[in-house]
Amino acid sequence: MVGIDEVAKLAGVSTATVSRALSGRGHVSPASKAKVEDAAARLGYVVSSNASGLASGRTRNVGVVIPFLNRWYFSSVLEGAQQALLRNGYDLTLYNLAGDGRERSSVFEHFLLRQRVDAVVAVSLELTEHEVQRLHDLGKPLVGVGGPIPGVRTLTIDDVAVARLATEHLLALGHRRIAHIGGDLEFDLDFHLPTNRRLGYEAALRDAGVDPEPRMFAPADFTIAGGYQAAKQLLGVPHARPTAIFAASDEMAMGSILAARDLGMVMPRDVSIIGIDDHDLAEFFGLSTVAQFPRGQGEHAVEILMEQLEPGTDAAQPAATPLPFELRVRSSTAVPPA
Amino acid sequence: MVGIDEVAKLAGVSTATVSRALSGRGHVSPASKAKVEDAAARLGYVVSSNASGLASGRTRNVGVVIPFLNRWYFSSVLEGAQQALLRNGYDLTLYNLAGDGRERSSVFEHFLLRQRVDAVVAVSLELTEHEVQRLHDLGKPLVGVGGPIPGVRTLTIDDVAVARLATEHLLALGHRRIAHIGGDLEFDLDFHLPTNRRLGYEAALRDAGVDPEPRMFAPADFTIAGGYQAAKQLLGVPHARPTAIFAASDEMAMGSILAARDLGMVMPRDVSIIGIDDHDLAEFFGLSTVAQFPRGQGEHAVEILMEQLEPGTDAAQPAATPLPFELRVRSSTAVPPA
DNA sequence: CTGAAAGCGCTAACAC
DNA sequence: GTGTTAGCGCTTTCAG
Repeated sequence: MVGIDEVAKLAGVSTATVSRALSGRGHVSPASKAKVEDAAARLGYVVSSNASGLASGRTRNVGVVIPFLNRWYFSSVLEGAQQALLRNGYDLTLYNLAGDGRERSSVFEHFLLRQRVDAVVAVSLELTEHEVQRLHDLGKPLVGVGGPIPGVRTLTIDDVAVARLATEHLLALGHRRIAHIGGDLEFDLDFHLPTNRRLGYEAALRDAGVDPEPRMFAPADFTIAGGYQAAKQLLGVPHARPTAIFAASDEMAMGSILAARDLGMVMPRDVSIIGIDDHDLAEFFGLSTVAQFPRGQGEHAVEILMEQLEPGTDAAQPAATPLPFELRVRSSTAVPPA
Repeated sequence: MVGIDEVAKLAGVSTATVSRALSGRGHVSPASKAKVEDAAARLGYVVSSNASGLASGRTRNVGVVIPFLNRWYFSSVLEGAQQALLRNGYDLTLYNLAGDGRERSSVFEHFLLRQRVDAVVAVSLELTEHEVQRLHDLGKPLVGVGGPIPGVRTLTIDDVAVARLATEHLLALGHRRIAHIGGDLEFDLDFHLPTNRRLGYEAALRDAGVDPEPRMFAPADFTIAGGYQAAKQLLGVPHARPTAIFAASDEMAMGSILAARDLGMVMPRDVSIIGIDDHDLAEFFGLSTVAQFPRGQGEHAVEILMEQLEPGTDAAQPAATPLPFELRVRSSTAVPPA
């Protein structure tokens, strides 16, 4: 392994200058900088992140803690974060807190705290105050995406507003019997999004003079299969069945589309369906939806971190920006049947 | 940040003993070991990975290089690897080589080689000999999953055999006009799987005395939408249309199911469809498939690495094990229409 | 089985 | 703008 002193020797400067030239901290004359870069390239030199990290206290690495890898929303956030990190010269170490609490606390105690990361992005995870405190004590910036973390900068779309928008779209088309497929309780634990979306839905109904009915609600697990089951329940009732379904995620909405089809219903003639996300497949299914932009959320989270880790960089000032969302009308929603 | 010397003081031993007790290397009396562990726990001590890595040359971290995050196969492999790594006390740093070659070489030159990882798992990636050599020179073990890397231990199912199995299932049911949806050329670049699957398909046909016809083949991009398009092509022809479709992935098979439905065909009465993967949604779609076990592949890759990184551990001896696959017959395949 | 001490490779004051 | 040098916090010979 070629070290910094070999580069220094070849470039004819001191190791300190090599370090400065390569890291960009401190001033170096353009001439030496060029010599150093040339020497480094020639020798195939790369800094040892351990040595550098030990000496400087920075690792150029951030931890991303995420509960799922195989769901569109989560992998999109991850992708966005990874890309933004790469762009900034950072590595990303991944902590997939799939399982139980044991695995989870082990991650916190032994992994994140090993000084391996400079900062952490927590996706849809409700950290305890103790966990937040611990990171804070270590001086590690923390930003949340999509989950409510008390006392921490968190990026979330306004779930109430999003749900309201979707519901109002249906209302505006003339629907009155609008069902909702939301999350089950289990999902509400870590991110209250199911509850918020339901609140937005109910608020929109009430504002339109419609009373939310319990039998117009069905819980599911945010998967296509779950949405399919739920929609069958909802659409299977003989009388007064809903003319529209608002699902709290596109995957559940797609399940609903398949369910409607299997029940012999034609969409949007017999039933309108709308979701939330703008999933990759939404276009394919002709699904109307309220788009959120998870890749962008991931990138955004990283930018906030960068601002704290490397002040003075030209990072955008993301403080005020509310997260965008946008109604996308496709062919799954229309006026209700006469 | 509490350091090793504080632990040593509290435990009444030297730092050397603390290090040995906590890392498990070298002998320590049970008594001191207990004292050390107790002291460490009391103080909330966690080793600094940088210092430890610098001194020892090991980082307890492995890099995973992967081209997609949002595809079932890939996220499953990643999940398996992550879990196995966590179990072994390792971190996983993620390199998502989504883009072009530039991004890719930058990853290799600057990230992987920063001594940040002890080993790397390359998923469906064809590394150049130079890249392999470079890792080899650094003494970093490398194992591939699902991609052909010359001179490197690689885990792949036998794609030819898998495709043959799927095709033979259709043949055994009595089908003769069996179409195939495979990968397009772009996909063949990094992992020759599309070609291999096509070869297995054609071989099975020939063995059954059926001549593979070019118009019974349609390329796609491994997505549901792509499979949908391809199936429409295949099933749309007026005469002599296929009675069965073998898609090279479950996602494309699901697209085919939807296409058949939209063409007014009933499955499996009018057309049989089979895929490869055993995707999470296969059950939901009633899709017959040849299961592969990507999570297991990810775990397996890690085990191989562990064996090299920590010889003497009780890791399984995975040398000979061929990767398993398994026909799963559901409701999407049946005898052809009379 | 345990302790003392010499680094691991780099960065950051501090001088010049 | 650049060099000198003292650590960063741990692991690991080498003695004992």
